[in-house]
Amino acid sequence: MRARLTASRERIIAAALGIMAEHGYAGCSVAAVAERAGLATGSVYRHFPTKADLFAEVFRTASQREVDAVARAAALEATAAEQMSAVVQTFAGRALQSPRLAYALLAEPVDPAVDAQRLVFRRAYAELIAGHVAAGVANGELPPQNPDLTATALVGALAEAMVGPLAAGVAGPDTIPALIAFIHRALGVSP
Amino acid sequence: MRARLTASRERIIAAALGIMAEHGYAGCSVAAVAERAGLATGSVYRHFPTKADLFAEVFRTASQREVDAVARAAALEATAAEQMSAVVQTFAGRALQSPRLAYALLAEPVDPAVDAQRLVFRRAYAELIAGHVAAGVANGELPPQNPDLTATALVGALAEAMVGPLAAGVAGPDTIPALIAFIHRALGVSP
DNA sequence: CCAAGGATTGAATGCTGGTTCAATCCTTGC
DNA sequence: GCAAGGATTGAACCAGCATTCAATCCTTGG
Repeated sequence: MRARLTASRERIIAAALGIMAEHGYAGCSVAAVAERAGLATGSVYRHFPTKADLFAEVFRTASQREVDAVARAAALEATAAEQMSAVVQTFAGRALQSPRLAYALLAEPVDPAVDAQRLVFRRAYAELIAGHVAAGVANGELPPQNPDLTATALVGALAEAMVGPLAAGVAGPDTIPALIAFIHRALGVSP
Repeated sequence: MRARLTASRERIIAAALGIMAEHGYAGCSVAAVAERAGLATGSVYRHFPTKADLFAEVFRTASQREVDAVARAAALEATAAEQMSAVVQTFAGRALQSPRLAYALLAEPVDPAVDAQRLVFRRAYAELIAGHVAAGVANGELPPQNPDLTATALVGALAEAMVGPLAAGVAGPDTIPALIAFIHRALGVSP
């Protein structure tokens, strides 16, 4: 029974994620999520007090997965320059793999309560990047700078640069290398 | 009569802008806009077919004003580095002057049809910046790069870096200089 | 096998806020 | 001064969708 409960909860989240990946947040009525999860509309409310709470958790889960993937990729590299290359490759590569989902997570209009979750998500990226930048500055690989501001600006640059390609569904083959070059310059990586 | 008509239209737009500057897009019900403009709710629909159309125009007007101000400031400068300093100073300065409005124009959740207008707005900034970057590359001040990608990424960086300060209502005194330094590095301005 | 307590159902409810429209009021050209 | 045509009004309407809840169905401990 306990197991069935948790399973339902998982199924709801998975269903919501699936619909987001196919039709965006716009397609995520509570009824649609319930149907895909295989239960009645009202049952969703046994697991989540409101729709916003449900999607806050959906965003949290999906975002954490992304941040983790990026963090893991960056951790394999030694220099700040390589770490940031890995961040861009992973972030952009995964986004282009599931463009609809990436758009929903990054930029699609959503309930303000869910939007707040998005700030947390971006903040997590910024902190991850800030850590690598701070280390690079500390060991002299990068010039002195405010790691937090640099990281915040880079997150914005990354997100903005992806919105066009995500809307179009594909990126030109040189988008990612060009973005890496931009970011290396912005960090002050010596050429 | 014709004059009265145009005047009403202007008053509606001004009222919408005023409410946005005070309470954000969230506070902009059609009824509230009509009341502040001094006419009945229904009369708004003599001037705009839908609320989304009204706000698309409001966004267009306000955004154009911002882009023009930035363009004017940049045009006074000679080098790409100085032009970009002027862009940041003007953009950030104006945003911090009317933080609520800036937040609404940049980031607040809005109707998708209005959101589309936002893309146009960001595109306008990107094109403005891309022009200066391309000129800088052409005359050797800046290293070779894709001016459009650089410009898009810079717009994202600028916007993201402003969201925190806008939410807080103020920016630390070194935010703008630090942002200028970041952007100079990103462009490859030689130190 | 049975009753109690909780889970599930899905149609009905309710709210919010954009949109409409019949009645009324002005303006204008004659 | 007056009729016609358009502007204005604002209360009523409506759609969409989150949320609720009384009825029903399972699970489970005895």
